[in-house]
Amino acid sequence: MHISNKCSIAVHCLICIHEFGKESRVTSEMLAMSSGINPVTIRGIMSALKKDNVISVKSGVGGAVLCCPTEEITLYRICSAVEPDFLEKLFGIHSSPSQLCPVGKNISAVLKPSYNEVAEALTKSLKSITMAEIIDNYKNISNREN
Amino acid sequence: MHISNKCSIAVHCLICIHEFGKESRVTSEMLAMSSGINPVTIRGIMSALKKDNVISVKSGVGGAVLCCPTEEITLYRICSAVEPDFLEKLFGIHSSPSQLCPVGKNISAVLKPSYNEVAEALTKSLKSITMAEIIDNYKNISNREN
DNA sequence: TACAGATGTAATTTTAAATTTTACATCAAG
DNA sequence: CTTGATGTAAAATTTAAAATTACATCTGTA
Repeated sequence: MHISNKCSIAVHCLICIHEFGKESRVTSEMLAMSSGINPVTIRGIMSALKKDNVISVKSGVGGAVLCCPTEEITLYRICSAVEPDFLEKLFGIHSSPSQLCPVGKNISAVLKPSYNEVAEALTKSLKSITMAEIIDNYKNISNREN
Repeated sequence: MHISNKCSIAVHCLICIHEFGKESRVTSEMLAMSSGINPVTIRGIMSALKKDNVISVKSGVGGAVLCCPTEEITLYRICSAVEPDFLEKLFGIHSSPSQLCPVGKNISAVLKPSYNEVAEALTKSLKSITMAEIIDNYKNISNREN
């Protein structure tokens, strides 16, 4: 089980936008440099965050800014935006069990309620962590270097 | 993010072993038929469960039996057995951020504490679900058909 | 108004990870 | 000592994620 890089990349972008967005225009090209991810993937992620009203991007001239308070941007919101079905994909289920075996026939139905319980716990935890905390964390860590 | 099929396959095998293990010898060949997964993968999973003392397998003649109470077999234990580093892999982090950018340089350290919090919540939830419940669930669902 | 630098997105190619397949050594009951 | 099983390594295949390529569109400015 693993959540794709997209969530981490999105957080990376949001920190950059928060930290550098006031002085300079934060473009997908710049975010690509900073993250080591190609600009098209960055734009896909930005596009998803835009649809969820987390950021807004000036079309034409470019540059992204946050459009809601960092306290309201949870990890859950970010994951949902960039990978809408991440909870369904959390646990893989083998796709072709034997329909002749009573276990094979029912395995998916048997697993789902338990997996849903876990998904709910995960959701709750992801909702409890906000960009406000993460940015605080970033500031502490990066200040320590000076 | 997603947990690989292995956990689901392991649960499938454990249900079969619990339900059919007393009357017949549950072999990897039979589990492969029931799950639709090839016998080598099954044997790999069985091997992992054996190392964790969840099951024991008669070598030579074959056949697996549970060797601990179903209440003590949690989803956490199963996941850890079949995929020891599943918690570290839960969230992917992009691997080559720019070391020249203050965000890039620190992103991994910034993300880790938050991701660990989530991993702990997940762990707790996975520990709360046991094979005893899942087998109950299986019995309810499969009886409904008759 | 045309250009320059940017976003938005589709389609294809590449890469990386997970599974399957193949192969073979080993074990134990009959 | 043969048969049916496990245990495991190595190679091949499949699948999913990311990168690349390509191009339409937008907007401030020369």
